[in-house]
Amino acid sequence: MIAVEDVLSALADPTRRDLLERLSRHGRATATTLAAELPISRQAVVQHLAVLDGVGLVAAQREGRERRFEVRTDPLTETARWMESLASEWDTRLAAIRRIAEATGREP
Amino acid sequence: MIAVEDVLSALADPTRRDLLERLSRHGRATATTLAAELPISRQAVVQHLAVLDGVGLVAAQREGRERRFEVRTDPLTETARWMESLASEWDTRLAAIRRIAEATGREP
DNA sequence: TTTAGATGCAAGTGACGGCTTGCATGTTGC
DNA sequence: GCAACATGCAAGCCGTCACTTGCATCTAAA
Repeated sequence: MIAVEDVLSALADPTRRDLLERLSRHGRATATTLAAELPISRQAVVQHLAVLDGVGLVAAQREGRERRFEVRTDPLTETARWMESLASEWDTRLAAIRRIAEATGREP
Repeated sequence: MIAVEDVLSALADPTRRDLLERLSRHGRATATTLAAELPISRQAVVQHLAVLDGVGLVAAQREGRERRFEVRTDPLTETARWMESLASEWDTRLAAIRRIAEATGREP
């Protein structure tokens, strides 16, 4: 199961979104390769990838002496669904409250 | 227009999600009221509400000496759609890359 | 007008997050 | 084995963020 809350904070960082975007283009890439096309150090990229891996947004696989990452979209769609259900839930709640307010008379 | 990126960081904070949840139940509430049922100060709540207001997740209206907030779901659904389109975009990209890889021969 | 309740404004503290640097460890190919 | 390249590990710097506290301001109602 994916922790939707953690996906949100993982996506909140612009550099991590950039990394995901680049990964989606490359298909698969190493931290070193990604760092080469960014203004930050390799270690910074490694740490970001660790966060993304932690929430399942990327997956790594060893290939000889290198470690390749690729994007996983499942957490994205799952989080999107979570947000939609939240929105509809709140909408129905608000509708109910407004209905009661009109029946009772305006709020003080 | 809503800045989807900012909605993400606004939602990344647990306390802000809690506030939204409570607001969706109350319908409308003041910062003081919300602070009363939370373990943090009123000012902390005010600052969180300011962030949420900044991204359109809540809206405020004056009523005499108090200021009532209510939830707005538009940024939520919009962000959800954004995430879904991202996911499908990445999926098609990855599919294309895999197709090419199989046609060309496995990657080195 | 007076006073209590609800906000608004500001400066300050503490912790966490993003980045860096330096060095150790593996792995490939000559 | 050895040199070169890709990682892994760890400590430290620094800014931002969540939260607090103290005080000024404003509004409602007696």
